[in-house]
Amino acid sequence: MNESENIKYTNQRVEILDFLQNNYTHPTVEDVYEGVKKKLTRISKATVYQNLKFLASKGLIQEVNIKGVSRFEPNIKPHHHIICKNCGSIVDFESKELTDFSLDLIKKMKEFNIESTNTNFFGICSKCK
Amino acid sequence: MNESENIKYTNQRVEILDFLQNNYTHPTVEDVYEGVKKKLTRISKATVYQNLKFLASKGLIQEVNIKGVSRFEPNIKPHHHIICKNCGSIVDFESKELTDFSLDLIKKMKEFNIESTNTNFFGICSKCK
DNA sequence: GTACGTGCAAATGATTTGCGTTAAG
DNA sequence: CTTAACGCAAATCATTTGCACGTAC
Repeated sequence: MNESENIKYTNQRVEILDFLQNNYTHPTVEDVYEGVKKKLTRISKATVYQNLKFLASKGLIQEVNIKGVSRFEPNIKPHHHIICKNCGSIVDFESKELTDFSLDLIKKMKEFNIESTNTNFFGICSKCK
Repeated sequence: MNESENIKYTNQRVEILDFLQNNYTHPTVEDVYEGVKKKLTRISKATVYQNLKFLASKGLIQEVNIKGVSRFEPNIKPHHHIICKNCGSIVDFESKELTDFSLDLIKKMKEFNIESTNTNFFGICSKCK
């Protein structure tokens, strides 16, 4: 039951995936568009939007929304984010320990069917301080 | 050193604060605008935007961004959110235990000066299931 | 060959800004 | 009084959509 079985791998999708898989800075749609345009000069921004959404829906990439702007990353494992309040940079923080602790805590809440959790840490990164 | 010492309490600000303090559903700017308009019929949406931002910057209310849209709440204590993936409703989840656990874990990350943390839980609420 | 994807331009929705007027302290 | 806040309309920014054309399978 592989969700990726029906994916049509167009040039645009391949390049978007390729760009993301070499980029762990959580780029915005605009960033991805600028990057992919170097190889596919005629690609439109709408295509980038559509495909980023599509690829995220297929679980090949992950979407994060930071302060109202969508960003994308190739890291599809459950993980957490450390976000610089000053420059907005994001660093992944993998901690199964934290994920498990959170999920255990929430089991008390019978009213919700919790499916996932993620923790955001806010602070100032080394560059900014 | 009270940050609220210089706040000019205009009618608009008083009504916005009053509306929020009686509303724990995490209303959007539009919601606040519609609510406050009942009392101050001539208030403009720009004023609501400006004041929600202003009040949040003064620490009197808190801003949460869910899927690209700003929402506001009177609960200014550190806390977590349970978010319904279906209808978007938000419920506060106060757990000093989780906050402390998260902050303890992150102390290893010397590169960042972490100031705060919050955890989002995603699932399906009782109404939606 | 056909359904799905693409590019372009126009539409939408959230938020911000410029500016002349108004009111809080 | 004086400065910050307001209301209004226009501007901006992120994102979505409609549609004619193109291409992966």
